[in-house]
Amino acid sequence: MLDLGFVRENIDLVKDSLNKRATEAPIDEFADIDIKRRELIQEVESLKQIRNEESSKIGLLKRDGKEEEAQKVIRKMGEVADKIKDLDEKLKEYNQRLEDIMLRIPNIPNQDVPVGKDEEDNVCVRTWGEPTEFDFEAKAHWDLGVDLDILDFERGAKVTGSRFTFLKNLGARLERALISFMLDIHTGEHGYQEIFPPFIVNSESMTGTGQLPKFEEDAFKLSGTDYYLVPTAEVPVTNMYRDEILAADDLPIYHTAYSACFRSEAGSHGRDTRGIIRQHQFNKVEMVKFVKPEDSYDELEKLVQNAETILQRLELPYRVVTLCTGDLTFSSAKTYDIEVWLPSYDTYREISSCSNFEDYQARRAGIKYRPEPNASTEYIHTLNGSGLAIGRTVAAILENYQNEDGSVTIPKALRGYMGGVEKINI
RNA sequence: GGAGAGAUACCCAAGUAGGCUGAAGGGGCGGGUUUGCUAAACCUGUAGUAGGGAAUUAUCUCUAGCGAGGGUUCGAAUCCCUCUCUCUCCGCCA
Repeated sequence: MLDLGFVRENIDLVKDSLNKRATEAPIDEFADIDIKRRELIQEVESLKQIRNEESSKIGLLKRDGKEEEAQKVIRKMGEVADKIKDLDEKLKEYNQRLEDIMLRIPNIPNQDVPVGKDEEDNVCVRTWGEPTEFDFEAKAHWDLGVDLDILDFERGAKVTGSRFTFLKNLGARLERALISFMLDIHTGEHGYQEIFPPFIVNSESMTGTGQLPKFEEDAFKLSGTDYYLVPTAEVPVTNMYRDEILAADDLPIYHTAYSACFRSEAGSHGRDTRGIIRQHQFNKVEMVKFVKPEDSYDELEKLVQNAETILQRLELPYRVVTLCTGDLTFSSAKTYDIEVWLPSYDTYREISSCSNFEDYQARRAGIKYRPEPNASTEYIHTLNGSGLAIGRTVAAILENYQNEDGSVTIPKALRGYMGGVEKINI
């Protein structure tokens, strides 16, 4: 959420940001609602001031035994009370409308985010490694997985539905190995504290990080409850500190968390229907940071490097791109995507997304810190990034490490986590 | 699921015959005095916040706020209702 006063004073800048993002928000209503709301506030608050003053007079009159005079004031105040009740109800409607508008305005992109329409306009920052080349006909991971008996799409579809898959044998083991591998590096080498979060959160948490109210259709809601399956560990982990004032000495806070992630994938019917690139349920190791505002852009660079480290250890070729304004997610001020080389797609595909939300999520979620003792509180900055999406990492390993005989070599860094297995054979 | 108890500021905690209590008292934290330093003692300041208004960058003022949301009332931390969470005991259970 943006600051109310900021939006009021910079309405053109906000509109410009919406244009650059190629998105919409009910911004035209803002000025009208904002003005009417403030008029109402003035009216009702001056009445409340009168009520407060007169009511304490009634108390004094009664204490002095001047019952008749007290009754006179009480009668008069009865009308005022009715009027207040009436205005308060109206004001409540305006407040809710204004809050809804505010919650639907996306973050302002940072100045150095390239302006662009869609992913075509993202800017490549660097590449690492070379796209893998084969001197035989390479298979896609969905064929490799079935042939190796480690992925079972048909039974996934039978037991649940499309975009659900069983992992079997060394495939299941590989999934588990990657989770441990990544968590160990982030905790052991990058200074993150490990968290195992709830996989179900309430609507307040979903609002805090920006999934609600605008993207309700992307989430799985538990029927008859206020609960949602987490679309990413970002939601529970960022909301851990919702409505809290953090000690300045405790910052920065780095958390890393494994979670399953659940996404309805509304609006992406027909995309990535084969394989495990786009599933309703997938695993992810996430990194979340809570930092002082002045440090957040340095922290973003470090965050990306932390994610890159994983790919480098796995020796998977990738590139880093800066998302342009049109491709930027709702809450983010700046995002780097890391894209891994996927031979079956003959291109790079997103495997990590690292974002600086500045104070946007912190304002929504009420996460503050006190810079100096007795100073007033300020919103902290939040960041998060995948480190990495496990399913896509499995796909990348299968495809990039495949051999001519249909076997898949296990990356060296992972063998200790695979019980020494060096190769998955048919 | 059953039976109790509770939720007050950064933390602990007092406060029910509703009325100058937005809240006693501690602790912590900030400032100060004493002191060669530390420790200690004493003095003192501590709703932070959100939203209005006036002024303007120094401030002043109002409204809200005692878990959340309703209700009663001229007036609610205090009375009534609903909900959430925490704790204790019982039952059940991975």
